[in-house]
Amino acid sequence: MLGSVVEDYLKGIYKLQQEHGRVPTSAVAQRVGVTDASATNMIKRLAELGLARHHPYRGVELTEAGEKVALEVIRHHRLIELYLKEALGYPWDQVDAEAERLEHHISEEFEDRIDAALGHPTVDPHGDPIPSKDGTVDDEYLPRLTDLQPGERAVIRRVSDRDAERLRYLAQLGLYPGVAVYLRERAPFNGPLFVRVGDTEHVLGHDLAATIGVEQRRDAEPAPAER
Amino acid sequence: MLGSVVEDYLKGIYKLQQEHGRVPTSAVAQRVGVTDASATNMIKRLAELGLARHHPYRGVELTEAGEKVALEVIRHHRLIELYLKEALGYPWDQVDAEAERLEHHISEEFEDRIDAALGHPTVDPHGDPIPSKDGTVDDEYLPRLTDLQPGERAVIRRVSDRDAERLRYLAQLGLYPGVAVYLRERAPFNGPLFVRVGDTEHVLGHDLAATIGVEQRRDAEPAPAER
DNA sequence: GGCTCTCTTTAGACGAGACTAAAGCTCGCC
DNA sequence: GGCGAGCTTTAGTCTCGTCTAAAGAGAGCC
Ligand SMILES: [Mn+2]
Ligand SMILES: [Mn+2]
Ligand SMILES: [Mn+2]
Ligand SMILES: [Mn+2]
Repeated sequence: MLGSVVEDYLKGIYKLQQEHGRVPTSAVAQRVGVTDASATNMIKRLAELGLARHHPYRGVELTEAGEKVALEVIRHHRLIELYLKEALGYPWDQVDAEAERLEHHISEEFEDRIDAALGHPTVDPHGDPIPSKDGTVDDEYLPRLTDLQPGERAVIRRVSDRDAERLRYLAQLGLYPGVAVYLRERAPFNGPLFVRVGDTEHVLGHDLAATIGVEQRRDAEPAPAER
Repeated sequence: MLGSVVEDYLKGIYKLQQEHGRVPTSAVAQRVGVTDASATNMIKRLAELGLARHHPYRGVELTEAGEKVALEVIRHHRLIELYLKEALGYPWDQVDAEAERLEHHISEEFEDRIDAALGHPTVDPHGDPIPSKDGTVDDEYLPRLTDLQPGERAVIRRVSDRDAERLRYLAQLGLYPGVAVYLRERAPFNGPLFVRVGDTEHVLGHDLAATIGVEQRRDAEPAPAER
């Protein structure tokens, strides 16, 4: 068994390298919430364990083995998040903190049972894909709300779960995965977006809108809300 | 926050002192699964934290503060055990191992939600009482199956959860809390007991029967006359 | 080609917990 | 009342993961 600290490093490195390939030490440190020296230290340990390759002075990348562990942890995390919401009624801005700890301490048995209880789900409450048990994820890039043109319709597919405050705000506005939206207008120079949800219109700042992944709806009639 | 190791020591000491008052170092060590030296070490640390009183060469006892923590952990443990069984369908011989880890990593929020989902239960799957949130337990001594006389009836109230193997055996025999039993006969000199459950009769070794807590039923129909 | 700023790594230390080996108490037994 | 057996405690190490301070690499700029 690998210790929850190691698991969190692997998860952090995995997510960072999804976006930018090889990951600088300082990025790992920042992600995990630790000094650069501590990150260097752990990176060397991961390399010794065969979980990462360390390229001194130019970052880390996970090995196959490291990625596999990272995906297992992410699977745990997202299954737990969904379970907390669906089975225990957690609000979606609280599931991440709880899952962050539990992900390291559940058994395969527990994983399998909540997976079954949820009907073998494929996405978590924020729309993040749940890796399969054999370690594959379908994590393709989604267009953002900011990629839409005025007059276009879309369905929200994914929101960032990095900030509970923001999740609470989005929930208040009714902006969850599965919800159909219509972009009425957008101000120029990365200004705010005017977005309709049902029959109310919200004004969203550009940065916030850029964190919302959507699936475009080209058909004219209003897309049926999926939830 | 106290670290799961400290919590397990406190829980262990609490259970030992329930039975025998002040607890010898070696008993703590054995319970926690650690050498005597390690136990001494931790006991001193607990004393410094104000959680225990160390009487060198003559054992430990918990302070009020230590007992409070122990009871919180035990509450977590037993709620989790029951939740695993009731909500996720775990067999009762597997709940202890899972709860042993999770008990240290759930939030108060989680505790409250599973408590509510279970309808504020008072006993766990093995019949052990669940401490209340304010730190009180109703843990009175129950007579054992071995305290019954031939011809007496009783209801099983509690079994020991220390051994998964034994739990599996008891489950196979249908001997759970809540089940009514009838002691037909017992062999002398701590010999086996002949116990009826429903309309089948089982032969139980004395040691096994001594781990089963029962509530006597005096109101039942008079024992078959034996003259 | 060299300087300098920034990022990264090394060095040294610390706390939590564990272990082994050795020394120190207790207590029962003679 | 003294001895030895068996607990218990001390002493010294180890691993994991963290930190601060100092030293080392790299890359852009002159
Ligand atoms: Mn985590
Ligand atoms: Mn998520
Ligand atoms: Mn435990
Ligand atoms: Mn139990």
